[in-house]
Amino acid sequence: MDEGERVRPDPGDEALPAPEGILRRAVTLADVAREAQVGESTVSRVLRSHGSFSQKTRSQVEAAVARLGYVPNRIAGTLASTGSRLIGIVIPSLSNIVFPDLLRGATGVLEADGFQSVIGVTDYDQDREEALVASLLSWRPAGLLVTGLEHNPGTVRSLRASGVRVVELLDVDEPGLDIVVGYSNRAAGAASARHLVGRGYRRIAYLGHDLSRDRRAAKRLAAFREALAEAGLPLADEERVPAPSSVEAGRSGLERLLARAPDLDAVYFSNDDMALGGYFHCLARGLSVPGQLALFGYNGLDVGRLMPQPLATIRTPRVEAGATAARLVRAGGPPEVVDLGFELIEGATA
Amino acid sequence: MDEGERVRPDPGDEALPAPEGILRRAVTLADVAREAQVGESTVSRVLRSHGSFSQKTRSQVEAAVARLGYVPNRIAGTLASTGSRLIGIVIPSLSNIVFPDLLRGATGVLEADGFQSVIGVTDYDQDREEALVASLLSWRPAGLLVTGLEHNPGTVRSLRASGVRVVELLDVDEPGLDIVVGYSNRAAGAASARHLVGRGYRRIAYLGHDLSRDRRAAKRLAAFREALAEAGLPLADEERVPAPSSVEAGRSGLERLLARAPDLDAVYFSNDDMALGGYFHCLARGLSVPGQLALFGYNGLDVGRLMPQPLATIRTPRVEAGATAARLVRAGGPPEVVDLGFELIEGATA
DNA sequence: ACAGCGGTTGGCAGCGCTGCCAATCGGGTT
DNA sequence: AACCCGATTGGCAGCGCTGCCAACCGCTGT
Repeated sequence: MDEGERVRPDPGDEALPAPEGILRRAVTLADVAREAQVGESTVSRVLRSHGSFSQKTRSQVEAAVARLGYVPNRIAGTLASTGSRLIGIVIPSLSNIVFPDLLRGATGVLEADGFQSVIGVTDYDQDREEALVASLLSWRPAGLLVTGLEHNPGTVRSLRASGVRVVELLDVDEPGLDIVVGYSNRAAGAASARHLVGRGYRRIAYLGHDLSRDRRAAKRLAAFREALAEAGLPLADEERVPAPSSVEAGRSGLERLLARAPDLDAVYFSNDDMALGGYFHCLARGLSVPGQLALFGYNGLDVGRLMPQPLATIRTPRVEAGATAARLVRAGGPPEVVDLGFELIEGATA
Repeated sequence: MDEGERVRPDPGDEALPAPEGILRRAVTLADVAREAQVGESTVSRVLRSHGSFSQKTRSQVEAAVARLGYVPNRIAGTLASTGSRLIGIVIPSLSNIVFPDLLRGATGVLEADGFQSVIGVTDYDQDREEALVASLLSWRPAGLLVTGLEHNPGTVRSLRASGVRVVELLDVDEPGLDIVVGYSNRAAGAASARHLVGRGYRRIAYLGHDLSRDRRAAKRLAAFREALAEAGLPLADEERVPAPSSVEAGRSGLERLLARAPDLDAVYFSNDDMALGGYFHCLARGLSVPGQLALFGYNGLDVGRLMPQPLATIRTPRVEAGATAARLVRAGGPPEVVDLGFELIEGATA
């Protein structure tokens, strides 16, 4: 299919659509009404397929629209009506594939329903989040998707005061403001610990990234530690790379961790990116996995499934969470918590 | 205080911050003006720090804003003024980290300047792109960032007619509509071929994804093939996975390719994800890299740099491209082409 | 005392579209 | 023939904010 034809170098511009003056007034609904010989409200009704009008009117209007190249102005439409067909989405980062996945799930549903997504990236900074939320609210969105359950008091205040529907994502371990869609990070951390313990590992360490900003990772670790304690085990060691999670941090972090504690038998990583880095370190050093060292991640990224030995991890339904949130944010129901659960993938690294 | 004010279905609750009723009328600029005992235009001026006003007025207004919890309505503001502080961004996918990287570069710059990004995902479908562009234009954005140089005639028409600034991204191999920011995919493909040839590889195959949709990957391959031809070499073999690029496709694709042509000495992948999958296949099969098989990718993802043997690839400045585009889309200059170039990373797999 | 001035301020007409309401149209009824 | 009813249609008042312009204020200079 080579439909992808190019229509570029177009020196001779179109005949009808007015001389290329950037100053020319944009075509408005009134222009279309005049051209189609009908009233403005009729044009509006036809374009939105709302209310009643004859088939004849419809064609007149459509012809006029095509002739003038009319593009509705949703800014004006939104101001005049109520709902805005805009959904604000606030995520902490775009570097970790988890959030693009979330976006993917959400935009898929939203675009299908004629909604547009306005995004904001907080960089895991709650003050930035507060500013972004305020900024997004000024567009009077039909709803807002935000990541996590922890927010500044100011953020909560604006969210509450705005009256817009809010969906908080990827965590269900605390009470939410309105709708909550995600899975339990605490349960995931605990399940990971029990799995490792069940497999017989005893000297288990943690390798994570900057948890002061990533509260969900912090919850996983807390629950992981508690579950180990229940099994009578301590967390053998702990290494935190003071940076966002990355393959790099996982690789260099594991090197440091092992230099300090060579007798570990398993490492729990803050997520799959980190774990992949750790796996690469093992490969590079010739450490057998899981014989000499077992690895356990979090998120269930595709890449983990395809490593020579599939990564032991927990698959989180991120895309589904985005899609579910997109669906619920426009629903009229009462506040609710949707726990999508997660799946422990045994893999071959632990 | 009923000085001939607006008549609205306001159930008589004029208490200050109003009881948490979702139905209560939103606070408007007029409310702030009344509260601050000044005119509406004065409030507007203060809030935008535009025009002149006394320090005393400023504090009165700020106090009123805080007291009422006023959130400006940018929909109304945009309609009344001209520019919209919204930038539309159209990308083909969110599954390939390349596009989140692009978004990251763009949103970083835009948010710092008080702009908001509205995104659309085409899923590599030019009809969807056309619909998205039309939809985004209806928000009267201050500018549009789109990926690639190939568009439907209809897309080009709306873009032209809209008069908004457009930046086309990630490719500079064809003429653009307005501003173009990216790098030459053709040059990258050719450089990759010359590198492999220079290293002495002779039986070089290609392993790619669905090129009918990804025109940039198709250009790289075309140039790669031409460069091989210049060196008097044919493309030894070619495998196309009829799906989007992924680690999975790279791994399974390489398996098929090698089953068919076991005597290859190098494989050029459509990108790093594919190459990583290929690398995993080699590891799993115990094939020595690059001894038995050399691998070459495209994009220069972090993960490639951290593999036990760094991946030979081409690093593309994606984040910079997004940032540059975000900067230029609001500039008033003439159309231009910004070629950010790329960097060949020798790595250790080829 | 009066015109002149820069700094402030308020009034108000839109921006382009939608929602409401009244007017009109075309038959079908009695 | 008078009347009724649902389907269509147009007019127009806003939606909340900005831009323009006239008005005002307190001083200066003459």
